[in-house]
Amino acid sequence: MPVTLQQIANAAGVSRATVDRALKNRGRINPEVAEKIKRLAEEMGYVPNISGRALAFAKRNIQIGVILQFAETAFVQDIARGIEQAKAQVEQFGCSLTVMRIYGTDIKRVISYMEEMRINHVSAIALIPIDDDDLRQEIHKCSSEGIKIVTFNSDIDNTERLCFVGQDAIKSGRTAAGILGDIVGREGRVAMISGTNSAIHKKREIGFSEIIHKYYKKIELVGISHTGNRESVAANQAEELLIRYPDLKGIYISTEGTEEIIKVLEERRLNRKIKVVVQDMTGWKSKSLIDGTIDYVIADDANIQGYEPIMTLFNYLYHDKAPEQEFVYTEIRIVSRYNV
Amino acid sequence: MPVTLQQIANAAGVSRATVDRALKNRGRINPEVAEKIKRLAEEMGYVPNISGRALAFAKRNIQIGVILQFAETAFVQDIARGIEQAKAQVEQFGCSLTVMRIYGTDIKRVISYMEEMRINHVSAIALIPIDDDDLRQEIHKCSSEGIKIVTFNSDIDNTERLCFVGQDAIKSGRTAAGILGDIVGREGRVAMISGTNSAIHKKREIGFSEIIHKYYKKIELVGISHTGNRESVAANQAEELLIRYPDLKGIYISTEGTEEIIKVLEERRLNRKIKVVVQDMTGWKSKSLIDGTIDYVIADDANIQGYEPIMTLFNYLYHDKAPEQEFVYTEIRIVSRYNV
DNA sequence: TTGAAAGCGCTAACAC
DNA sequence: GTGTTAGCGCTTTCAA
Repeated sequence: MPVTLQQIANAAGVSRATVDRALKNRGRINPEVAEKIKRLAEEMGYVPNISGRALAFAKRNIQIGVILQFAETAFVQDIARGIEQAKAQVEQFGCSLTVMRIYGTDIKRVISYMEEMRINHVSAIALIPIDDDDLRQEIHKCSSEGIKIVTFNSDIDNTERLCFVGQDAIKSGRTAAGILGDIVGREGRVAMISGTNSAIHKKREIGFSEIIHKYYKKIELVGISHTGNRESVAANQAEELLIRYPDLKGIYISTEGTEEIIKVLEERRLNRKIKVVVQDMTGWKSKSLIDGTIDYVIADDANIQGYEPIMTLFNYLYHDKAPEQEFVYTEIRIVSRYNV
Repeated sequence: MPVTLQQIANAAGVSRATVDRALKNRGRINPEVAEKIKRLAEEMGYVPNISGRALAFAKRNIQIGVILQFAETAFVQDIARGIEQAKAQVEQFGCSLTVMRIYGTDIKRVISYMEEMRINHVSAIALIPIDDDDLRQEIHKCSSEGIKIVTFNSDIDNTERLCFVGQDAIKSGRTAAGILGDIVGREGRVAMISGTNSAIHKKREIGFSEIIHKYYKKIELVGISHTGNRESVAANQAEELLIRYPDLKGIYISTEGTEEIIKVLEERRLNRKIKVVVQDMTGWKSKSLIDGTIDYVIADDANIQGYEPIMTLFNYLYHDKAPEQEFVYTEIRIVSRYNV
């Protein structure tokens, strides 16, 4: 039978409240008594009962806000599913969660949503930031009012956000390099088709080329092109690539427009001849993976990308304790048609 | 602000207790009133508060028992770590958990531990079963007394266990075949070194050969040997294999004795020339994976193998609702040195 | 068939 | 500095 506050109180000859004060270091308390209580708690193997805590917190009506941009894209819709999952879970603890969606990008609206949430006294906000000084300022305001901010999917530097939750993009790129390098037979030409110049894409490129250069000496990385995340551009880039390097053996795709690139491969009957590793493909349980046109997907379930940040905040709010690192990385999976 | 029982009670003009009875279908209640309450709960979007529930449950002092055989092996010690992790978590809810360890295998002791747990009125037991009729009988006794049983790592048929939690071993074998097939270049000779004739090993063999035969027509699977999970035998098997097939291109290892097999490869300077995929290597963040002697590991963290069964039981006990399937499969990961 | 009341472990406001 | 008390949402016993 687990030890309770009351039992410690009895053992120490004080009241529950005093034990609570001692253990949580809050309020005024006689240092000697505090010391004794802490020792006792340790000895008796006290583990705070999380339900009791959560229940007592219910009075405070903890609210979490989430702001999503590009809500119309498949990728963000995947993330939203993860958020709904987290929402169902935190609601079981009496915590409420509000999601604001923005179609396309509009930093002014992001900030005005944040202001609104501040006025409504939310306890925390999760958002996908872009690099913007007004946003920095708003994050500053929030955190100075005690509102915790978690960034996810991408990050913003020089802010007092609690932490970033998402992918270790360099590791993603490295993982992709390893698997692509191995399946092309450790030699020949490979290319990467990347999205934009944003930090996350940049990091993937760095990780990818690092490993290719370092461990796959017989492989030539013939280029990294950028699509701006536009489907039509992706198709064009792929075509150019195939014309320029007819002997290409592998491609690492990390951009919107995977379907279009696959189509180009199929038109030229190069599917299954050129090895394809795709980053984070939304809907990656897709036909292309099953039929072998795509060989491997490097992914953390987009689900997780929505779920994890919320749960990080929730755990923080209910445990009164910050995440251990400033970066909370989700797990990077190698997915083939056999372990989808 | 989430809806509470009290709010529904107010809306329905009854007491909390009545609402509880209606929603949980327990006790005597006027069917019409019950109907009305259910409708109301639905309309108002009632989500039971999990903390309240857990707290009220605390009186019942829910206890979970775990029985581990082969507690001296590295693999089971990994599992035990996962169990400790789960233990810490369930204790936060006032649930207590007892682990009994058996060194080597001793079905009589397993059963006597179960009897003891039955007498102590545990709510549930998690164990790794072997195929044994006395064990079947004991499981029957437990479940007829309302004690829920979860099997993990391996399973036992024809019993009233709640569910099996663990690996989909066929899928493991398939995944291994895919990755090994791809990295040897889709042609040449490969072999599998398996452990025993137990169900789990058998399934891996089936999955492995199925995919090789079906999708890698130019690959010849030259044999599946069995080590009985003995390290020295593993080494011998490996040597024989290398002598018999000097042109061997890949091995799928699914047995105790991976280290010994690796040593054999190193002695013959075949490491990094022969591709190696290892199943579930305990301590797979090991040197061999990092230095490239082992190419890939197919694994679900052994941690998970301990953690997941306990949490399944816990969730069942606290939610009053059985897992959706009879088989709860843990995720199968492909691990390379870059995503360890 | 229903309601009232106690209590699970914890927090926080208030009194001393 | 410390104790008392009320109450979070739920389950359960006992009484009506």
